[in-house]
Amino acid sequence: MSEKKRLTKLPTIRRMPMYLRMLTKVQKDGMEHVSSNYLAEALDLEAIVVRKDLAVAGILGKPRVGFEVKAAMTAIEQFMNFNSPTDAVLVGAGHLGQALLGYTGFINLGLNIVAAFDSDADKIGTVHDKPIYPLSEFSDRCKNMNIQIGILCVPGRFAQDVTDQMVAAGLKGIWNFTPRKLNVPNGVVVQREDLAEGLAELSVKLSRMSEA
Amino acid sequence: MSEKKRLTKLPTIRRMPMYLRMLTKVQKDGMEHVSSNYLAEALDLEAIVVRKDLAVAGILGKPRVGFEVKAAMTAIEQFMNFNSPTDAVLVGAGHLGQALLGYTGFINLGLNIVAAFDSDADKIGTVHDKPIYPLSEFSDRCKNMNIQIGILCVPGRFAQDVTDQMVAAGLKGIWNFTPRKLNVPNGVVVQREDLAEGLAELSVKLSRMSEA
DNA sequence: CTTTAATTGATACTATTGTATCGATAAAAA
DNA sequence: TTTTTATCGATACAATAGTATCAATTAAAG
Repeated sequence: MSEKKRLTKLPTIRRMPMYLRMLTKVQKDGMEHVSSNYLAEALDLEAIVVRKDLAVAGILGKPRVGFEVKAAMTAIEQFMNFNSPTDAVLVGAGHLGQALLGYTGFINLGLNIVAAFDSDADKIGTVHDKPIYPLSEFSDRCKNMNIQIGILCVPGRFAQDVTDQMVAAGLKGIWNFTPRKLNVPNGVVVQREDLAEGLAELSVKLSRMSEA
Repeated sequence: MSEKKRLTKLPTIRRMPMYLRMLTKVQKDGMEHVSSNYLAEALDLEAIVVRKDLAVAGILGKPRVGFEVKAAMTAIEQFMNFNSPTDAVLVGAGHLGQALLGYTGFINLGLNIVAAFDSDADKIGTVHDKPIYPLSEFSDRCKNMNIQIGILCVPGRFAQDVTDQMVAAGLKGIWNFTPRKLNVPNGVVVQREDLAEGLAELSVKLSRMSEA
């Protein structure tokens, strides 16, 4: 409580993947420099937000030319630790789980899904080149591979049970796609992903639109 | 610009589905009243946040007993317009699309997915009791059914094209699961859903954890 | 070489969101 | 009936996030 660490604010953190994606695109298009204005336009943000966010990642622009694309990309990658991927496993190979297994973009964000687990014998095999193992092998395999992150895509009623297995297997972060609160000990981080939130937001935006 | 309408803040809106889910559970457990403290504990929030959010939805609690569960549920449903569902269609019946088609919870949040569309002939048929039509029939069917909301689950490179079709068919809201910015005319609302944001947040929380 | 225009980044400001405090209220206990 | 206690809700406060302004800088144009 004595000294307050100055942390980068969360919205900035959450925008970093956007910037990286757009910089990648811009680079593919052959641009070597890009202005905050251009990025803002392309990403539906304010230019000043872009400048401040890039400043946080340690990126300096040049007046009249903007930011060097390549330098900005590596700065973001270093700042966010996207370069040294963390190994992850996924539990629950239903449609959502398989969709996540199929995403190719995660590796660029430092996430390497090495395997999935499911309690349904029919699911055992391979999806998108990733092995799917029986859930019974979860603990042993995770410990062997020194997995850090677990992605939770099981039906809600199994959420806490699988969470407990993840904690027991030494995982430090859980990306939770179920609508349940997870009980975890100190030292384990949970990131909720609740689609209902976005839907609620869309609903009110729509009704506000028709009122106005 | 003359008078500023006082709008409910977005975080409150986004928490409403959580409350509704928890109230439903609590009701199923036979409780008739629930305190802000109980809800806060169960949802990992502060009690005062719960009280303020419920107050926004017009729910009054009683000292010493808390909030009436049934009344709170109907208040939220009315406030959020969850009672009169809006018809929606989904485009892109890949894994993610099928996962969304299978969610049973959306109807409680006022979203009724009536059909899906895909350009792949192999996908035509039925998934989770929902018909999947060829994309070529999109416009006609949407107009006939007076669809309001489109759920976009196609690969990024098709995002803008399908968006244009949605706009042309008169849809007013687009729930965008692609990582692309969509260009839409005034009067059409876009809600982005970018998993990378949550992943970025999880990453930094993890690294902060190991530093501390 | 001088002027112009585009763009950054520092500073200050505003708005939004969350938190703490505490008196008021109503149920339960004495 | 009176006292106690849990809980709400009003008010004030603090932290976070976003926005506006503008001098400083640098490339390009004149």
